[in-house]
Amino acid sequence: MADLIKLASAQIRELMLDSLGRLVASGKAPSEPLPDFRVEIPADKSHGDFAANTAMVCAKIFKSAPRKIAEMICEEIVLDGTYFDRVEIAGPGFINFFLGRRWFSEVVNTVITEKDNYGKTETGKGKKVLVEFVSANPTGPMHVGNARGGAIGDGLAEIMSWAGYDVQREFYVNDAGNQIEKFGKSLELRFMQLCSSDGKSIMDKSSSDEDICKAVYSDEDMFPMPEDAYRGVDIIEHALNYLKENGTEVAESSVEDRKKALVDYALPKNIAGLERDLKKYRIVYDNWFRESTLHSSGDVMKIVETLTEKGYTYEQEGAVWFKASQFGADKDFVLVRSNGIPTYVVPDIAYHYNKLVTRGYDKAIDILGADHHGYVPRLKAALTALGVDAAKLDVVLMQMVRLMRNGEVAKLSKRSGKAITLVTLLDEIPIDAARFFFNLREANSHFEFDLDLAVEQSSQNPVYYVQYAHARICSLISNLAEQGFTADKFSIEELNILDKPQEIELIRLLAAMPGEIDSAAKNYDPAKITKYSIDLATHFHKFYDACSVKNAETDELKKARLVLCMSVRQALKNSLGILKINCPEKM
RNA sequence: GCGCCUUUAACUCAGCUGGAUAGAGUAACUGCCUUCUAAGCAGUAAGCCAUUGGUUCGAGUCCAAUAAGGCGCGCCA
Repeated sequence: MADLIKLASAQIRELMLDSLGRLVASGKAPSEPLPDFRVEIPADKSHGDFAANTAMVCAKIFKSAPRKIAEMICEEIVLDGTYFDRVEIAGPGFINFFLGRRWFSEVVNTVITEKDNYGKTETGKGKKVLVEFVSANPTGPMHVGNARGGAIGDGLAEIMSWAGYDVQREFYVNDAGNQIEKFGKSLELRFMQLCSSDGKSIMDKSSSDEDICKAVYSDEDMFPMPEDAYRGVDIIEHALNYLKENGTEVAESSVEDRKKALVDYALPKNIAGLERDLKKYRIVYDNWFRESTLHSSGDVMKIVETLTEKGYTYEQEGAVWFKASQFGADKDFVLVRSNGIPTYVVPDIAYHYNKLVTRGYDKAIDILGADHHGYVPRLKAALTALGVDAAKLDVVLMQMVRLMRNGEVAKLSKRSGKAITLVTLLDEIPIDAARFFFNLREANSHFEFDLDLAVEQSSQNPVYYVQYAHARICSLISNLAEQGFTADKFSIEELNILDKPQEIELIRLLAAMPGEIDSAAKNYDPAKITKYSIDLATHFHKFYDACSVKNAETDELKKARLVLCMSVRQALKNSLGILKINCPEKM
């Protein structure tokens, strides 16, 4: 798990502290506590591989010009035994360091030896993280927002795992509460519609189930549905299937019994459907956590009781309110309605309490749509009131996905039944493209999804660009192998021959992978990895064009370049693997 | 009215905790296949980083105000 960039910059830090120490000891520098300086990678390569701003931040204390301080420091620097072979003072007083050849060879060697583990770090070692994402209502199909959440959540979970965290993926199943009530009501209505004389005549006339559903769905006058009902075709399908399997017997029972029978029939099917569809999207959860378990265990009501015991609730107009404004939220909110039924927030509080306290996760990460942002401070306020460190809950807010068709906005409408679902989306565009595309931008940016472009499998889609780089390397390696040329064994010294700018840049980028993983994990931003893979592909293509492997001037160079190609293939495979995107060997 | 997010090239977006001359991809234009995959590469052109103040050695980056757009603010979830 070596991070050569980290190692090199740690060396610089040490060199700086040593030099400053000697300056202080010899009385050339004041013995005051030194300000913190930074070692960074300059954008312009002529400024060296690393730069330290030590001299600049010391200007005040030294009461001297940064460049003068830099000269004093540089006189004390001893580079022997480090990765560097040159130091330079430049600009306003930067101290620039230039890497020696050995570092580059070690990078390539590290990628090869660490193989499928190259890029992993130990940043999160010993920390348990729970990533909850999608958590779509089991009352209907998943929409495009869920598709984005799925790609981001799954990518993030994988990244956290690569950064050394102990990660679990979880889907919170809302199998209780008001939306299930509405689900039952809608199913019941559709069922009774089918049992009515109009429904029966449609069933007699129609040849297929699809026709029946369409006819019932489109006949708004004959089968009016209340405003708040779920109006998707899938509801009719469930009712129809129930009817076919169980007959009309339940029509004679009470409305409540009918609702229960239909929910018990349809809900497991829906949940299984979610699992199946997400699996197709290459998402497999460690745990499907059911909201209903929080109700049956009494955890939900215990939240209200505990908050009340602590004196954080009050009654108003028959409802129980939580004094959220005392804990940083914008306003108080209702926990228990005047009808005695808790609002949706209470099970959510219980759920997060369960994550952080009962199950003891160090971090709970939720991927939520940005329309939930107002709810986050409330949830955190409740956790704080319960004595839980609310900072352990991090929420990644996703801005809305805007679907574009023919240059116009195609509005999402879950209830109209006309929404583009996750499933239909994946029928239209390759899964590789979807997963890559949804991770192209950070979660917090408004996302414009051009359906026409995504549907058309054109080379404009950057995922092809990256996959193409991988396929090119594979074909190159196998071509050479056919000629009996391989590089299964090599020494680090043999790689020192790589010194073309394109080779150097490529290696620099290989070295950056562990840092990219850490950065993506820290910022909860999987888009950094897609960008990294594009960057890697770009630099490989440049190298490919400028440096022939097959026709290298010498066999030594040919071998070194082949090793470089092998390491790039590995890094590409690892970064696309994090996003669960395939690496074709031929295209 | 209050709160959150966004505003960088014609379009879609990067720019990590402030650092040296602002970066990609599309689209436009010009070149490069008798040589490892041209789904590629090289080059040209394109920007008052929304506006105005402030903080400091130094601001696209931090702070304040303004403008435009998106989203929230329910005894819905």
